[in-house]
Amino acid sequence: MPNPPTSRDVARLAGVSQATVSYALTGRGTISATTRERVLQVAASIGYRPNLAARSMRTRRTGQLAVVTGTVLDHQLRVLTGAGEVAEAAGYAVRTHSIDGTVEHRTDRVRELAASRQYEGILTLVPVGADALTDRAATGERDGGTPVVAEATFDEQMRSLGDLADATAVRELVDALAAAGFRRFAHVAGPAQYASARARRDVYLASVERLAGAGVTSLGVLGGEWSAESGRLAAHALPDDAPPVAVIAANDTVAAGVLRGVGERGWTAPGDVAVTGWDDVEIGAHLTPSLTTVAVDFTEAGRRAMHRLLAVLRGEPRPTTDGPIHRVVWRESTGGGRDAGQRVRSA
Amino acid sequence: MPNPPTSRDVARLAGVSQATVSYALTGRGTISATTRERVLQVAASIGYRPNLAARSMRTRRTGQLAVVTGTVLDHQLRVLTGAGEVAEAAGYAVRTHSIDGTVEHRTDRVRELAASRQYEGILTLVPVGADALTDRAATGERDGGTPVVAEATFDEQMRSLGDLADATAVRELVDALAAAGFRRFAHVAGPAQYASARARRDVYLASVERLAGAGVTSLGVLGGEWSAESGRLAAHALPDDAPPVAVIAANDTVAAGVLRGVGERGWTAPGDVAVTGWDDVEIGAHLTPSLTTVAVDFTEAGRRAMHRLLAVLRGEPRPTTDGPIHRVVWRESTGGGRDAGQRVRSA
DNA sequence: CTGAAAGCGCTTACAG
DNA sequence: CTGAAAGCGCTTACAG
Repeated sequence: MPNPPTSRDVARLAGVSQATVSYALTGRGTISATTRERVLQVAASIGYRPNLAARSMRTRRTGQLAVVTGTVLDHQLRVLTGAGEVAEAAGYAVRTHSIDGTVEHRTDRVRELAASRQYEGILTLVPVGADALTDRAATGERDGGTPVVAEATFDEQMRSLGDLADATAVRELVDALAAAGFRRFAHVAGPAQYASARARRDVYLASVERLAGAGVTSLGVLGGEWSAESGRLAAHALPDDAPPVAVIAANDTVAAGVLRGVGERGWTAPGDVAVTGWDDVEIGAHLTPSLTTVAVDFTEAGRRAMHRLLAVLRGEPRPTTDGPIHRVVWRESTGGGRDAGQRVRSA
Repeated sequence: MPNPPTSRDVARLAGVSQATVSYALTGRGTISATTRERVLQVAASIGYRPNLAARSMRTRRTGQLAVVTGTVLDHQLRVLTGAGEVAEAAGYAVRTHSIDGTVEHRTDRVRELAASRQYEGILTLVPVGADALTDRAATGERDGGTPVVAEATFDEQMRSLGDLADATAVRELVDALAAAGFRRFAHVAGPAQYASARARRDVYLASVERLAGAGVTSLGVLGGEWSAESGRLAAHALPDDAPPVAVIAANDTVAAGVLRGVGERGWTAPGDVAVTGWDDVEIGAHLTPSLTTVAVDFTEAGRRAMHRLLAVLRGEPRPTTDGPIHRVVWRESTGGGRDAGQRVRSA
């Protein structure tokens, strides 16, 4: 098998210099349209593909970005897809690194990746220590190192940042259920190291607090894991006289556990306990009762997160956000439609 | 910021030539232990990292592998993790490409990736046309192109290949349910383009056929998608006099839909309809009834698939398989334990 | 056991 | 608008 064609081969065949070939391909330099046309045609005809390693060495750019995932949350595959799509469109190659373990371990590993000089930027979908991030300055300013941006995190004012940490839908859930007659609420939270989990808890607490005047109270924040078992145990931890109560679960898996626990206690859902989830996993729509949840456009979240990393790389300010990627989906576990609780309570 | 140190800097500081530095780092060449020690120490002290692009250009190897994923099956994130782990240990960098759409489109895209000369090998987790694969020769022989290996596929004798296409657990499900008294079975299949779906269907049909003498019959193969709705519709498509019937669903999501449909028809599970899933998604254990399923070690499947690709790259024969990565988990949807159906039928 | 030298395939000032 | 030439940072025969 002969060696793959090089730009030198293209140059020879097109009767031009290697520099001209480079100009034709990269769009840099000044070159006549006819010459470019000819070069491109010759390149295509012999199946020329630029050697990326050679280009990288010369330009002193790796053209590589890293995305850090874990194995805990399956939806990260879709976030990764969105991020990869945007990176590719911007001319970057994306490598994935799966990192699990403690926050400390993850933080160390991300630091190593940043120190490897192998990447021009790093996007992490798993929580790491804030000091490993370079995304904190909203201005997009950079020190010398490899920029590290987290999909979900908090800024200096402790406002949640990143679309997956947008928990405003929790307020919509609480408000609607309160309007439907619920006065007692509980929250089954996710792990506090996740910005998204903290944001949902914070918005839950704020929403309930805001309705205190209307007689709304919280039975507390339970759970602390992304697991169904955590939800089941939370249901068992509710006081006997809790019903009627509305339980806001951190995600669908937790909510499924709550539903199971509710059944085990001899309660009915949504009659005694209304339950909401988050993520809109497909099975949720086919549970009995079907699960009210918050649908999330994970792919779009990945796209936006990558746009934020690219903005840092270019020294541009953080892109303005494009509207919510969340949508509340009302189903049977809260009594059906948006006016759900109403029907439930009067039943 | 000064430029990152090069092997030339290391050489100068260690008082040796650049060649010696290279020998010390790569382990190639002949070099005294003391010299190697000194070079390594100097390299570490100044934080030297070899420029991978330069190395790649010189060795004419990209050191890159591609893994092709889709967005349809979330568990691919774990397969990807296992594959990446093994690739990294073998000194390769892994890039992920997410490809959805029709089989034809996916096949074309994989062909493009193979033609890009950017990768030394490609592992696809999504189904592509068999003619895009180079894995068909069990001998590991190669033509000149970039090897493309599929996680799940069929060999020349149409035997399923790849651990996720191992459907032998279906026979265990059918046998146990038959032993427990079930005589009527149905299968809700996944998309036929997936080797795993075809394998489960084939083993289902063979298992039922094998028990025909014992009066076991199949009410047919329904469905054809990895969706809960497909399962729900399949439940509705069963004849009114189907119960008692055991339904083998292609995966847990489909099974959840079957359970929902069974409820909608006024049947009970497992009393009227026993249901099994596949994948052991976390929610399954918390459904009511909790779902009997097949637990799959997806990360291990990824490791093994990557080992197969590496074997092709090295011209070695396909690695011998290391035992099953599947395990049947009996739960309430079949009546509980392995003797489940028995208790169900006598109830 | 070690060093001097060539060259992988690009891009980019620079000169014309 | 185009070409000749240098050089990015490695590895690898080859010579000693």
